[in-house]
Amino acid sequence: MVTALTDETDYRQILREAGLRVTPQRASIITILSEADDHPNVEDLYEKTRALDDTVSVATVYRTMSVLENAGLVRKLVLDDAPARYEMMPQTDHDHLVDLDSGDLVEIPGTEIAELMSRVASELGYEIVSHHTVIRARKI
Amino acid sequence: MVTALTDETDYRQILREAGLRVTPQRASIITILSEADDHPNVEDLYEKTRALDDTVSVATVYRTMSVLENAGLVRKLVLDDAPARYEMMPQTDHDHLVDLDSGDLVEIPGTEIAELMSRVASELGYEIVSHHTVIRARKI
DNA sequence: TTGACTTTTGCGACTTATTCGCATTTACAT
DNA sequence: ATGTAAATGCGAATAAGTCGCAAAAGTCAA
Repeated sequence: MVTALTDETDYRQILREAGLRVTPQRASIITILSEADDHPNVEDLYEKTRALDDTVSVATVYRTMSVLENAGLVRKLVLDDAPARYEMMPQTDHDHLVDLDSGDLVEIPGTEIAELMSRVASELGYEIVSHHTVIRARKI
Repeated sequence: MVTALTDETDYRQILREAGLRVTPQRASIITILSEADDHPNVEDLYEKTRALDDTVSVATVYRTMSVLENAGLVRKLVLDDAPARYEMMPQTDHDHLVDLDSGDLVEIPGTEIAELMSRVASELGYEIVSHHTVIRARKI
């Protein structure tokens, strides 16, 4: 992974700038989440991280997700009927679609949705903090 | 409420057509939800319905919401950090914005969002079952 | 380097929204 | 009227996520 070093430096700096500490647990969890190509939930993260670093506890995974979300490093996906799932904050913005038959979470590329949200919110006099879109759909 | 009778007939018919029974509990809960101008959660619904009909239990409110959601009569709004809230399926489609300062749930009028969702989903070969958009925002 | 200070951690207990099992009741088709 | 499957109330159970606390460990200044 060529970008690993850069990413790593990034998150370390971002944490420090936010007055947060860079702990081995946070490092391990971020490594695992960065390498994940699905959208793991806390249980997934906990198990995978454990294999790499058996000092992490579930509570820390929860706390870390919350910390990283506030720091803007991680995005939380709140589903209807399943535990929350997470992804590293994407460079290329996208939204999500749940395939109801397979349960897969499919990424919707493009910024159109986000742009529309911003426009619509500003028409109401609001400034978006985050927007959360989940489409539940079936293959045609 | 002039439309009450019509609405009432509607939901009775819809329930029956779906092979579901019209029970007094369901009737009471639907009445309360129809009259609500906010987006009540189960606890709200339970308390208000109780005042009208003390035979309903919390479990029934939960079950009724689920039944009505499946029947397409009710929409469930899944928030991040609070119990789910409900509204009668709106004629005029809209989405929702959470005012982070007041906690209010603001309706976003218009069908633009829904239309974009449909388009985007069909570009990926999907047909939307439901879409769920929540914008978290602050007043400018 | 060493402390001092404060954050973070693991652990297990706790909370809270929601679901479930079961015995009883009830809507509705016949 | 009656049979039958669906719905109900109740309380117990589940599951995701949070919290309190004492111990451990980053960070910063000297």
